[in-house]
Amino acid sequence: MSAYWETLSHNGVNFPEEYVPSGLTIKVNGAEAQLTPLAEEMAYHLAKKKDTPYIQDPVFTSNFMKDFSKLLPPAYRRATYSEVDFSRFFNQVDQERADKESMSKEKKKSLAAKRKNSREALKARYGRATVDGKEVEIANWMVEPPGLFMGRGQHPLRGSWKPRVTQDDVILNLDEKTTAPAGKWKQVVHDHNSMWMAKWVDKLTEKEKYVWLHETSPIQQSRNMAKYDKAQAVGKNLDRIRSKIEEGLESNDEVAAQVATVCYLIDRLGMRVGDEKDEDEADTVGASTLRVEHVQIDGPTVEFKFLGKDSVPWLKKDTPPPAVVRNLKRLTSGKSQDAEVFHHVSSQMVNQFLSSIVPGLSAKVFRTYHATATADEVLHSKNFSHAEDLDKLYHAKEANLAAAVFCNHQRTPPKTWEQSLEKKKERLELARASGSEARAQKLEREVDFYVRTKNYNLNTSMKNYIDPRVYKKWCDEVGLEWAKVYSKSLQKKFSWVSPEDAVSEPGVGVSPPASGAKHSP
DNA sequence: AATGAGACTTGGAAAAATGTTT
DNA sequence: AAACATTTTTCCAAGTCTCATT
Repeated sequence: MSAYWETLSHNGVNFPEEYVPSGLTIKVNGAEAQLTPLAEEMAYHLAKKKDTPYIQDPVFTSNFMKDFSKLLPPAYRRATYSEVDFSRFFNQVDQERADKESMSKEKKKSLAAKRKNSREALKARYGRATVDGKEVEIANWMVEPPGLFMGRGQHPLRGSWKPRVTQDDVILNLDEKTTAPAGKWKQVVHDHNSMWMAKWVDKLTEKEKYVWLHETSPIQQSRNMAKYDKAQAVGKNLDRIRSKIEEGLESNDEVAAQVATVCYLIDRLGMRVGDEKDEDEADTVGASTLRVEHVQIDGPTVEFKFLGKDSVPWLKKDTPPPAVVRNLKRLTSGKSQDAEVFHHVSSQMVNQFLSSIVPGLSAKVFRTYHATATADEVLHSKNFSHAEDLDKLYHAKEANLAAAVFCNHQRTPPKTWEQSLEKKKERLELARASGSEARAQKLEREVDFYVRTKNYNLNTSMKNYIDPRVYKKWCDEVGLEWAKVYSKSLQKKFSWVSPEDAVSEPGVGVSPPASGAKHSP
């Protein structure tokens, strides 16, 4: 492994402010109980969730109580959630909301400005690093504050207290010549082979948390470009890759056959590979970790139904080649519902197989390649030489939607979705009634798109999957500013594509990346 | 060679910012 | 200019994948 940087200096990380106790108390079975500052902080965080579904979730509240009750006077340490009266905290939160609500416009504005100012001041100190003599932004320079763990889906730890990170939890990464900022750090390292600025271990989940450079930094820029180059290599080699997979499907070697079947699902259905997960995480799966209960074979068609990353429902029907159906039948019959279909396969084996075909190829590259190819295909499915910008823009969104659907980037629609649709329909009817044909057509398309994107999240595909060069090329072809397609932050993220089009911000983020991804030592 | 810790990328929800309608 | 709707950004959880270690 070679170095990412020669010199690296920064001012460490910014820690969130201490909680200021207000002396609020609770009642346990009707009796007053005093709280330690930490217990009060926890109760306050719980109260902040008072009007959300989380607080209705018994696992959430019982996990909360597990951590909270430890801090109560001995007599109350066995208290359950329903025995505790948090109403003073709930009232406090309601009061704060009401105060905020009734604030004058001016007051709100001045408070917002003040927040922004102090944030800017902190950012000036902690938000940038000097890498190889060049100043670059740091992405997440604020340390995560303590709070209730908000795991997705049925995460076993949801509602648990995520403790505060202190300076002596944090390891800094700096060059040898830089003096570490004052105070006692857990450790200061000079790891040129790592991109992180700082890290610590989350005390609740025991997972490593990292502080990274901003996407505009040369290191991230060149890695981002390399990612899409790798995806292009899939396209160039797709026939060869697929014939290797087909060959594997027929193999008498059980391991090879299973690996190949997993690769079919990754390539053709866009599944993630699915690493093994711990007991104390949400139960989600990917291709290699599918269980019998997730696969339904009906003649030549197979239905896959499971919870994927972030507990997002994943549902696809497919009519695979006979070899795949045969393998799936063999691997699901005679097993219990909760048995793994591909009991011989690990994600490492899948990646080892893939990289034996194309060096550096791994499972996730298929999603990048196919999302990009899908968007590209939709973009070029129609001629836009004489269209309006708005038409072009919608077409760009269509391409994005197709990629998001392929990747199964689903969202929970906003609470106001239905009523918003009604309003749109009303406006459409109004336009029709008044005979304004052009406006009616516009609104019709708006309604149609609104309905089709109801359950889809269009940000992730734009940010992580579609090669920005595809949009850049298409925009140039049809004469559309690419700034209309990408938000400011995405323009900056993708400034490696065309520095001249990027939003300019003095000093930071607009220069092209260094030619090599890493320095040679 | 297999395993798991560590490093890096991807992800939806919620907050904040911006745009539109009343 | 308030109220509401939509878009963008932030947050940090949750994946993937490599490499050091045994």
